[in-house]
Amino acid sequence: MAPRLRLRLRFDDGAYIGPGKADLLALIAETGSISAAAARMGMSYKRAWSLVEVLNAMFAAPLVASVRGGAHGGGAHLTETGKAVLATYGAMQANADAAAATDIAKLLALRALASRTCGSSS
Amino acid sequence: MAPRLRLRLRFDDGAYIGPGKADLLALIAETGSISAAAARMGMSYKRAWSLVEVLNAMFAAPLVASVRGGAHGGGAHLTETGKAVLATYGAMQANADAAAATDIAKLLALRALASRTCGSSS
DNA sequence: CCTCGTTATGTTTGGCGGGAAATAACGATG
DNA sequence: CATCGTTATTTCCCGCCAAACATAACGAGG
Repeated sequence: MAPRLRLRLRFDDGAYIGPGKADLLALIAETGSISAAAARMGMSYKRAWSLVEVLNAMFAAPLVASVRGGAHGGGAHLTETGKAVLATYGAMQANADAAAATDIAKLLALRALASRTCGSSS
Repeated sequence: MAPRLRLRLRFDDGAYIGPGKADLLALIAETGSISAAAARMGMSYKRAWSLVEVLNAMFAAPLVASVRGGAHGGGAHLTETGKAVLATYGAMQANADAAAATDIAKLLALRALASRTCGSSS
């Protein structure tokens, strides 16, 4: 099942990183291109680029390094910082999801009662 | 410091519960009124009410029971299901936050380097 | 030097979510 | 039966985000 717990980490200055930016980072790492990653996520290039701009500005060093022009027009790849952020975000998500599993199950149960509406009243 | 990790739990049908709805539930429980809770959160009554409507529809039973008219005009309170959802969400948040603490610290460190301009690479 | 694909950036437009305000329903209480 | 404060619901309007479109810069390589 798709990852159901979505995490957004908010920093004290209002900047935040969430699933959208994390997925974008992962796709940039995979495709080596901002435009290709944007296409994969079904978003416009401009939006993807603006997210990259924000990401690059909110950490100590840029997360994405891009090259303009050249053999195939250019490309983009993750810096060491970018890889570290992506990996850490993934780990955080996994850890949080595991820790919340029982509570998620409880909430799911509170919801599931609805589907049972057949015949048996409470 | 304010809780920095925000959780949004997405169900398979697209419905979700996040910090906003959870806070609203808590304030309704505390104030006994939708309008008072809305005022506390700095949102319009209409928005609060629509959130309550969504919350009531997305679980097996309504989370908020409201009374119209009467001595003081009416009011609202959490049902047993509502209390359970609120408590479980709070527990989930606490558990997830604890589990993610070390990763959060890592990300914070990746950000803080900006202030420290420290040269030592990994 | 021309092509090509990508990054980088500006401008415009449209949709839609939310806010504000107005209104109705409601029911204990005096 | 008038009052009162809250819930419930509609309508209108505006601001903002983002999509769409347009364009420039860039640089390896044929």
